[in-house]
Amino acid sequence: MSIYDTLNEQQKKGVFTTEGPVLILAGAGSGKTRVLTHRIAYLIDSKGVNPWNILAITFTNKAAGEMRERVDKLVGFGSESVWVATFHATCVRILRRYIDRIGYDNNFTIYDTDDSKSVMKDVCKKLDIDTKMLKERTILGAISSAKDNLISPLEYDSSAAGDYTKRKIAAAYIEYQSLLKKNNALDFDDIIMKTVELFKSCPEVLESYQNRFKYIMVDEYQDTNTAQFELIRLLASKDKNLCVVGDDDQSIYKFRGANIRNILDFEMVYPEAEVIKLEQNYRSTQNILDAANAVIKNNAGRKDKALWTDKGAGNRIHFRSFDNAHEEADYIAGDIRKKARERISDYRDCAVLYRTNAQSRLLEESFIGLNIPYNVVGGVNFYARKEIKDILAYLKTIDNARDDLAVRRIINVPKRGIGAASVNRVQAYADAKGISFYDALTQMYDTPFPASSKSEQRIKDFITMIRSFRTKLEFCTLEELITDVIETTSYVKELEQEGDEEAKERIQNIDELITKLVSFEQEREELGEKATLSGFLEEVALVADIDGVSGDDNKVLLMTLHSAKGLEFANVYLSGLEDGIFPSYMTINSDDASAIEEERRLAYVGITRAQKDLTITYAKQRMIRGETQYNPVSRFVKEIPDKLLDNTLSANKAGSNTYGTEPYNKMSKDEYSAKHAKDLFKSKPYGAGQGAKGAANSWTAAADYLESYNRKSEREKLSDTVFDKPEAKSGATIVVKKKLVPSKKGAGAANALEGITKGMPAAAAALEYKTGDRVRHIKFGNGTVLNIEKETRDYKITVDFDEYGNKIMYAAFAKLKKV
DNA sequence: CGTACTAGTCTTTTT
DNA sequence: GACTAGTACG
Repeated sequence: MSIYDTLNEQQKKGVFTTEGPVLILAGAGSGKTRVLTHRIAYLIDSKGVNPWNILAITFTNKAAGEMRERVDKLVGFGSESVWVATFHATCVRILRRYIDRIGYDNNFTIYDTDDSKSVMKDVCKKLDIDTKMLKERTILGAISSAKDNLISPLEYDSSAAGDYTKRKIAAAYIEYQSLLKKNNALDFDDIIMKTVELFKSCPEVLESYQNRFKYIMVDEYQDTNTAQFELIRLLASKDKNLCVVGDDDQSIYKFRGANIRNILDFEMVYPEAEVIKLEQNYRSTQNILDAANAVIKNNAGRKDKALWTDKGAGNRIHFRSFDNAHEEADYIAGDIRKKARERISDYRDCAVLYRTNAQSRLLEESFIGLNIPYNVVGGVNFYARKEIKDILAYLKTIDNARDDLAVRRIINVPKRGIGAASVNRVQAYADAKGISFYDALTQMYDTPFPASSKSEQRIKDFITMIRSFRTKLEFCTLEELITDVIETTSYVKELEQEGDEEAKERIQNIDELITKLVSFEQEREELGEKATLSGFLEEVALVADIDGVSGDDNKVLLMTLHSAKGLEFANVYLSGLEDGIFPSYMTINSDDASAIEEERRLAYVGITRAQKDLTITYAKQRMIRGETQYNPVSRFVKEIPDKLLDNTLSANKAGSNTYGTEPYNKMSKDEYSAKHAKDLFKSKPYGAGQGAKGAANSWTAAADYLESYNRKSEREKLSDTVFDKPEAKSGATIVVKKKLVPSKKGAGAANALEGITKGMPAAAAALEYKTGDRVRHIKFGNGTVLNIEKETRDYKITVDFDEYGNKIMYAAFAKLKKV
């Protein structure tokens, strides 16, 4: 009995085909990680390959960690020498050793998206680029995709001739890159691109890695971009023992530069490649797979394959539709609680997936309401929080004096009276002399002479402080250093004085950062290495949201469909399946027909996350960015045959023609939404529970629609009716007025109006609670209403919260719920 | 120099 | 609705 006996024939082929290029097309849930880990074991145990000669590359730290763990179990001795890491971590390791050969310092810092944006701001200012016409994001996006495609600033510039915008971007790219270099910093894309550059300009470095990595494996190959492809191609070009694993149907990162051709054309690049298909799925029931297959088959130009399972048909897919997103969220939370109470599933076996991060909020409210433990993956990255970035900027300043961005970030944080004027003076000096900000600071102020002014003294103090931290770095542990930084700067002390909930949260985050630093230090010590500050900063720069997710806690997971790739759950809820949300407006209206195919692959990924039960939900009405939208059922739901659903479209109210089940094409968001708003108002007045602003926005949408179709008289009627109503002093009307008057939008949809005017006074007049009632707030929990005060725009509510004490808040924003 | 308020933007997805 | 950058004012 060997460890390979449990593999199926195709999987065995993948494991035993060790020489030459191999393409493993692995459908969802077909055991690709098993194949990769067993392959590594086989190379070491049976082929006598030195673990040192094996490289396995993944996209996320989480995937790398899991692979490492499984390899350790299978291999035993020597497995720690196998190089298992993400693309970015691999490249950073190489660059730390050799980047000085292409003109950077080996202790370079890594800039995150925020950092890149501040640099770009400086660039735009310097080059006089009007950021109203050409946004920083747009420029950064263009630069990022240039780097993904290995296009240098100069190459970009020479291809830009004649195109005004492109030339501006080219100039920005050149300046941006030279600023990064001056700061001794790399952005995310540079990490890959500079490694390729290094390999191309230093053949001896490339050769040393080619000799080391005799066997290379790449996971999630469908997500590689051109730069990553080139990196792998270079590394593998000597022995060509390259095994790539992927699924073209799960390619969902085009926006990040992933090139699906890398996997589709693998056999053209490597004609001798062995192609192995894994089509048996070990994860899901046949009904779920049939649904997934039915959806994905609508895509053209994919590698032909079909998933199958020897599991039974299983339950049909649950399809539910709701009047609004609140009801949708309540249903999902309720259903999960039911499963947990009846001991059908633990919380940890449930995941709710959605298209955009913003959709998590309503779900969270419902989960809090029912006391269900949950975790949201993603959203605001821990390391992107202000307080964390501040502390890290101190550490970066101590570690790498050339990082201007970090120094400028903290020179006056916490406030120490060094203002914009001083900063600008120093920056001007630095620019004139072509030196770093910190060097300018020391040259100007680090003199033996006593300070001639208060502000000068403050700067002198700052320099002394940084210098003492640097000394400390040499003698103390990292833990002592970070505690010293926090103490000396009084960072936490200031937060304590603020004392509010937000400040408490920030302090907790800082504590968590210290914990992370301490455990980093311990880990390194256990490995017998010295924990360096640069090492910590580097690890921190390369973490992804999904990395911190573990199945240890018994909690429901909420995340985007993108984050869910690679995971599986007994119960999966796909929420917000509406044309306009998923697929998104952007892709529906895109000129590029392949955009919708990428969304469909995302749907395929979502469906195939489910092992046992898949629930798909749809809400007729949903608030997006403070704007109410009405969308039809997602076209992807319609691609699933009725017989696989427990609640078919035609039998479902949501699917009836009243709300327009036809997917729409090339229609503006407002136009579309207004059309459906009208339908909805016709059948049902605007609900009293809806916020005033929601009503107003729906009205605006309806009005916009009518305006665009020149239905002037209807619009005027709408407007007149609103202001004729004596009770129209409600918050809603005020909001409508505000929107209406400046934009001179006159009149509108009679149908829509009827519903709105009925609903609006109700919305503002009828608070569902009164003084003395118990209410619940999403953040502060339960409390008692002490006082309600009517103001012109809204109600001012005083609540005594059980845990947080007295708070005064406005009804429209607090969204208190009676309990 | 620091603060408080306002206007504008955002969101499709992220290593 | 949330956040941020920019501005006017003390």
